[in-house]
Amino acid sequence: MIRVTQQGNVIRGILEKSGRPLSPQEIYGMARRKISGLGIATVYRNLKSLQADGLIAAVELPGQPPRWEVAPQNHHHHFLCNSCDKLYEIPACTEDLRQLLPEGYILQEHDILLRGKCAACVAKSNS
Amino acid sequence: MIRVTQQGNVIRGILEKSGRPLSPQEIYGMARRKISGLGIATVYRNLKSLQADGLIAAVELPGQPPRWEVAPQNHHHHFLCNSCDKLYEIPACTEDLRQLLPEGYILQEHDILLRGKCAACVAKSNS
DNA sequence: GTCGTTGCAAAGCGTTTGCAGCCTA
DNA sequence: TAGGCTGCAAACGCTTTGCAACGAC
Repeated sequence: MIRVTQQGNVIRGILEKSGRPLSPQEIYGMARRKISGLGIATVYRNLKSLQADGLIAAVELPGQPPRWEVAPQNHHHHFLCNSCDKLYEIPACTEDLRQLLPEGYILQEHDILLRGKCAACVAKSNS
Repeated sequence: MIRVTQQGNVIRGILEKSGRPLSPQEIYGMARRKISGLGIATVYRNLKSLQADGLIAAVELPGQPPRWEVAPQNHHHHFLCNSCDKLYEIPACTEDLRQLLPEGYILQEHDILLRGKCAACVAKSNS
């Protein structure tokens, strides 16, 4: 039987309120403000069990620890800002990936990560 | 001054002869057959210095340690086989990524990773 | 002989696990 | 009260670093 705990509620709440995927460290920092004695292991354990329940999903990034988002409704990709290192959701996808494949290969999934400067950082550097 | 060593030559040779990006462990295993006392730290150090010289490049994969390939001539992407876990080069790219961006965002780079079954594994499962 | 490179072992870093105590149901 | 959950500390896997010995020049 799964129990409702303060720690679990806070961690889930942080992910639901954040509009973008968060790293375990970001979540840990935010959750610590509400539960002072919180351990990092509890964050990881809660993330794993929320994932097992299908409530959240890991966003794996090349060369970085994964970030976590509430379970997505639609197929989408992500944009990583080179300036502020924040990750944003891109609710669109491109169609013509299958034509890139060599003969005989079967395409099952694909990851797309766009990188650049987010609107907030563009605005900052123009000011 | 950079010195020519047996270890460096073997590691570079392995990457040049392999037609696909290799993980440090794969490289270590192959190199150990030629230099029995080789240490894993030497593999990492050589990969880093070959990268600094621009001779090889790291291929960062989501949720996995990076693999290494000889420095690419052209922009390209990769295909990861879900069956044999080998990574292949895809010498093509799709054009219409910029249109996926929200307003105000600037696109600088992009990563695309295709996943599925490579031709060799498709052939194997049909036999 | 100099000093860049090596192998080993120890240290890092992010993540996971063992365990006794806590707290939800 | 039972047993899932927590915090702590130790363990983990991959990678990096310190250091004395080695070997290319």
